[in-house]
Amino acid sequence: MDIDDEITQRYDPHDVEPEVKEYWEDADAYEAAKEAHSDDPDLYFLDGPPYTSGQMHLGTAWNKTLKDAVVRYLRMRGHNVTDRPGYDMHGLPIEVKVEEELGFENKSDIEEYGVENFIDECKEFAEENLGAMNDDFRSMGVWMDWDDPYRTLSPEYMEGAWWGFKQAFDRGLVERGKRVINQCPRCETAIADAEVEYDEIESPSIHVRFPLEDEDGSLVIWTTTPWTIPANLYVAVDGDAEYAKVRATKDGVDETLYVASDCVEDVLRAGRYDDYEVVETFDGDALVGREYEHPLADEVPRQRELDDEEGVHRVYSADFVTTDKTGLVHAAPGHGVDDFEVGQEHGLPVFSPVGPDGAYTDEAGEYAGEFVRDANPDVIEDLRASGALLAEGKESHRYGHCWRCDTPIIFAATDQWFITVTDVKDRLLDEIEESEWHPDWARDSRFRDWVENARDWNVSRQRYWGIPVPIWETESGDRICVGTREELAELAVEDIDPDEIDLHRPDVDDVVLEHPETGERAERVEDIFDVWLDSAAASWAALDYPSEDDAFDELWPADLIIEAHDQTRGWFWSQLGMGVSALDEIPYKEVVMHGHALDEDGRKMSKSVGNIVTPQEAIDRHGVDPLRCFLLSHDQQGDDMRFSWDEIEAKKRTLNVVWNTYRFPLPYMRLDGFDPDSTTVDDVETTTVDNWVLSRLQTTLSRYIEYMDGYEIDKAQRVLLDFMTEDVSRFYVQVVRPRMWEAEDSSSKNAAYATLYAVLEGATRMLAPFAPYLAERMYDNLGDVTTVHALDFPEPDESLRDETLEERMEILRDAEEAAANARQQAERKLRWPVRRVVVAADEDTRDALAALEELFLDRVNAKSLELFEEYDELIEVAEPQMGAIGPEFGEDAEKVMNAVRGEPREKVEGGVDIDGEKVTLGDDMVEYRDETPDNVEAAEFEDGTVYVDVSLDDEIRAEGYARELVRRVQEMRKELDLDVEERIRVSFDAADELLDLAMRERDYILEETRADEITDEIDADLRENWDIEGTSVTIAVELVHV
RNA sequence: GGGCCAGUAGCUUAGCUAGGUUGAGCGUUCGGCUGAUAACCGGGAGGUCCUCGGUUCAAAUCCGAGCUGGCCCA
Repeated sequence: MDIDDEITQRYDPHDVEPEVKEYWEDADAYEAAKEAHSDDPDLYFLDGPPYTSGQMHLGTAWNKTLKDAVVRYLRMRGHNVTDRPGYDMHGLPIEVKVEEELGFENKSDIEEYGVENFIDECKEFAEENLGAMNDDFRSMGVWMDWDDPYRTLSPEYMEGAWWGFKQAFDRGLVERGKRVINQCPRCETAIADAEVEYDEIESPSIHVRFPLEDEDGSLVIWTTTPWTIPANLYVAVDGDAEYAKVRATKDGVDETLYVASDCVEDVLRAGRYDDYEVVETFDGDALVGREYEHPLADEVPRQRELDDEEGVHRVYSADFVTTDKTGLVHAAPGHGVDDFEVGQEHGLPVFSPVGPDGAYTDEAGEYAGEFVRDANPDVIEDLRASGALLAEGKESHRYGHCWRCDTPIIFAATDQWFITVTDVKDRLLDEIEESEWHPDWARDSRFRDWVENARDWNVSRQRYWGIPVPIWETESGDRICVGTREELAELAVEDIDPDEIDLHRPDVDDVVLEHPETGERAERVEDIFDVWLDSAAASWAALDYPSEDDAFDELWPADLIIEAHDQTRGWFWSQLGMGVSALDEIPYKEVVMHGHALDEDGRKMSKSVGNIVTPQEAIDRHGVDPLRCFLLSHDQQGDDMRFSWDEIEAKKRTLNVVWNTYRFPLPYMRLDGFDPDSTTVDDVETTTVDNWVLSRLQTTLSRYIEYMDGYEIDKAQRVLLDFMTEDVSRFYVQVVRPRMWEAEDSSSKNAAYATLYAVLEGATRMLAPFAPYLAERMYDNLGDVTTVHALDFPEPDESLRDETLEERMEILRDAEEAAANARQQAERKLRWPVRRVVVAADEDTRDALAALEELFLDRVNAKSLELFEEYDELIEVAEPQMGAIGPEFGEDAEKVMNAVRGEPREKVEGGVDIDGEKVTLGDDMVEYRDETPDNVEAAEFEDGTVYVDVSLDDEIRAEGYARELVRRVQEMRKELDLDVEERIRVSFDAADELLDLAMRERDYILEETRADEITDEIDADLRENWDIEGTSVTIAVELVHV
């Protein structure tokens, strides 16, 4: 290798990063890194596909950065890591964007425009976004296989989804049936639970009387969705709660009402009754089985027919009932999930007189054709007219909206395709045990909770842009599920080229199959898949299975996935559901779950709040590596991250320290032609401090690996950066600096070179996963492999570790800090030597300092070190206690005080002299405290106390003045812009003894300033006046031309 | 309404699993160094460890209740 690069003054990511980027491209560095580990054991990392409807935001930037850091690390630890990125490219959100662009309002606009054209637009939109997102991720320095991402719209991928679905179908887990689903009336399709967003809205809030059949009185129900009353089929109560029969009076008229006991007062107040009386109370179970008359039977004739059916318009007990409004819940199995399930238990029909567009059907009688939410006032009016309305108001509450078009959703029972994951719930719960999660509570508390409550998965959508449901039905109701393109071609009536056919609508809609057994013609069902099913198949579809099977056979299931905590309901779940349904196995082994990026106030970033920070802004201001390191500096396991400009800035500063540490020795190494290959730490005589920093390097590496292996990226980063700043920059480099300008053949200098080289090389590897650009730039000057990312992490070298030395150095640094503190109190700067430093401490501490005495003296600039258990030169000084002295001495008290204050103990105890009289003081009149002698200052550290004796003598003055002069000459050299090598002559002129003393150190001055002589005969290139400790000194410097 | 996670200095956070004087970085202020110098280093000030209650000789840490924020669900 050559250390020959010019290093810019400061660390500027905007210089480093483009340069490295270009180098990576020229040198095919990414390919080289992969190649270097291609023979290592396989590790299947699976990238969760981001959705191609927008651009990279801070959350996805964090996600990809974390993945990248982990992948780079795993490679360097010896794994052949799969890194194919993915994109989720189908689905309603893209349809909605395209509809917006084209100015469409509903599905008929699409049909008019032509499904094929619409699909083309969607495809183009998705492709465009993919390109932009690819660029975004690249710009974050993420190394994945950007040239060949898996795309959910590719034929291979779509086939993978079909194949998975067919496995589930063959295992009897696919069902068509009525279920209550979230329906977006604008998009006219079912939407997933995951696609419902909850916002606050205001709805009517009504109390309604449901008159009992064959007896006096009414059940009182409460609802915020009056439009569901036309579909009401039963009323639910809490069987265990207490209910009351109430006689209520209003305007002189009595009536009987049934409500939960907890609710009596509220309900009666809402109904503005004048008076009431609780006639009797009973368990909810006592109400079960009572029948009532539907209050809108006149408006909805169908309700009369339904009334004849067994069990309809009756009271049931259900555990979803709470007693906070009336304790009686109006239930419409066609419009509520709970209502549906309890209805099914009791064999009730499903009545859902609402179309996909949210308009009532003919079955809704008088309401037919009206949009349900618009019908609310009519329903209320009709209830009022018939006397059923007991109270009316408004209520603000959270209500589900379509996540893309923001329309309030409705619940409706429609025919859908389901994967009946509830049939395999035990397997799902067993299989999650087979996966390891970081943090572990993500699995055991959060994910398990979700899986336990999971319902059958509605996978069908009544839309266009998606993977078509691969089911064909014959007229007699037989179903064919197609798993591959090959199979499709075999079963198709017409000739189809399996390599050519586009599996999207509308092409596939036209394919007619022939039933292999009956020979009957079969037509495809119109639905497409829920987009969550697409990504659910990723673990095999990203390997192009089933069209290719080598990779699948070797790699499946995925070893590792890394996503944010919102994926509990998303990809973590959908993959599990699909994997178990299709292959009876969880498709991933290890999960890292990270958090969300919040704004500086800890709120979520959103367009409407306007608090979004884009990764690009951050990169523009501070560079990629500082942003990456910032993103990776928070807890990566489950915790959210608050964005902070200051922190990125701080991170850049820390990286700058690393940069300076790296660039500091380079000019010297270059000058001396240092060759790290021939001069390693094994070839040189290392000193104690060299051994120490090499030991620290190994300790750091070992802790780094431990943290990285547990995906505690933040802690690994901290260990590394602490080492680089605290140990290397703040200590080792400071200690080792003088060795850099020793004579050319100095073995101590070579040892420092070899040591620093080893430290920098090791640290650069550790830095590579976090700050890939900076690490590459540094490595460029340190090593000769194409890229630092192709290297390995060696196991820590235990033979280089010396724990005792590390502990002792820790003590030395503490003591040094205390000494600096004491100096500061004594106002004696470090440039001036001190005669003596005394440390009082326990034996271990003394041993440590004794072992490192030379280094310690050098660090604190002291002539000698003395070590004691206790420092016996402290003086006990008297403090008069006026509370006792005052009463005793009266008007002489002040004299006594002055005579005592600040005197040493033995003098006071011998009696003090007051106006020529010897006075003895009682014990209560004086207290003593320890004080250091003159010229000694003390400072404590964790293991003891440091005493610094700053007494001056001529020798110390001579050295101090000499160093003061040297420093000024250095400053002048710099002003003259002299090279380190250039020789000078120098003259000093001062009135005082200063020069006489300083000249005792003449040789030192000559050496340090690179001066040939000190002389008065000088042709000065620069002459300046200085003030040194109050003395005026004139210094002149002349450059010696060779 | 339920589940999970978080709340420590002005800001970002460590410590919490295994209870024993809250530790750092940024900012601020005072100082040092001056051959890494538009760099670097040290000292000081700054904390009701979200609140209340409990367990304990002892609680930031364990337990309970509540408040605030985030995610997930109803």
